[in-house]
Amino acid sequence: MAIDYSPDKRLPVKGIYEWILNSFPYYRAAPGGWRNSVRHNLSLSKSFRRIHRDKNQSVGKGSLWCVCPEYRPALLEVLRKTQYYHSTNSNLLNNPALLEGADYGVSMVCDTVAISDSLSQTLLLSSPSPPALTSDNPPLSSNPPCPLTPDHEELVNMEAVEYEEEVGEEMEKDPLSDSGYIEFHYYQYHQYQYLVLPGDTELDLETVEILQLDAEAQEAAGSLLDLAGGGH
DNA sequence: GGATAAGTAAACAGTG
DNA sequence: ACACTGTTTACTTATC
Repeated sequence: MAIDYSPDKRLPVKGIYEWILNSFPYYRAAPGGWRNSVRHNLSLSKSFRRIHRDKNQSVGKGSLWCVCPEYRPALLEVLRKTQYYHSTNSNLLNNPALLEGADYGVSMVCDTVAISDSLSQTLLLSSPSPPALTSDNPPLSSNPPCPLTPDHEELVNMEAVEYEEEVGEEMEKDPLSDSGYIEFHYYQYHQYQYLVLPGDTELDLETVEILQLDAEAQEAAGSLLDLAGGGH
């Protein structure tokens, strides 16, 4: 994923480390063994190919790594099986709607779930109660938020937020967009948790439950980090 | 229960 | 000398 998201479709090991650290906050506090695992997998897996750097390049050491085109479908299949696929901060930052949210003080959780493929819209996923809408707390939508609860009827009635065209354009740039996957972006806005997903996505109850569990897992993970005394 | 894949730890050599 | 990179082996764990 790190390599695929890079502009040149190739990254040094250090670049892969940085992408992981930016995309998966867990690893910021994790022991360093995962770096060894990254290098181990790059060397061992036939899916990755080492590109020797030009001798004229004096910046950094080591080689660049790319994904072998012939193994790319297999890698995407792995993602498909896992049902989970986390995206980069840059992807979120490139999202105009999320940038708009950032202007309102949105703090992004930066987690995504891939399920299907299509255009995008924004849905409200989790809210203990509707936010107070003030001049410095503008609504992202005139539609009332839909709480993420075990009550499936409420979830089926989730309303779309105006969001479609800009995000659809971004999705075409997604290097994994041809994989049959799209990204679900979570981000935090006050006490709400928002979700960006394809416009014509139909969420079945099983998917909704998975998303709810994912949201709860994030909250639980955050609580554990708080207990451990670390910020997240 | 066995085969396989994935994850992790460790050692070691090469390089900047 | 040191840190980083890349390779390899061994072991554990998870999945099929």
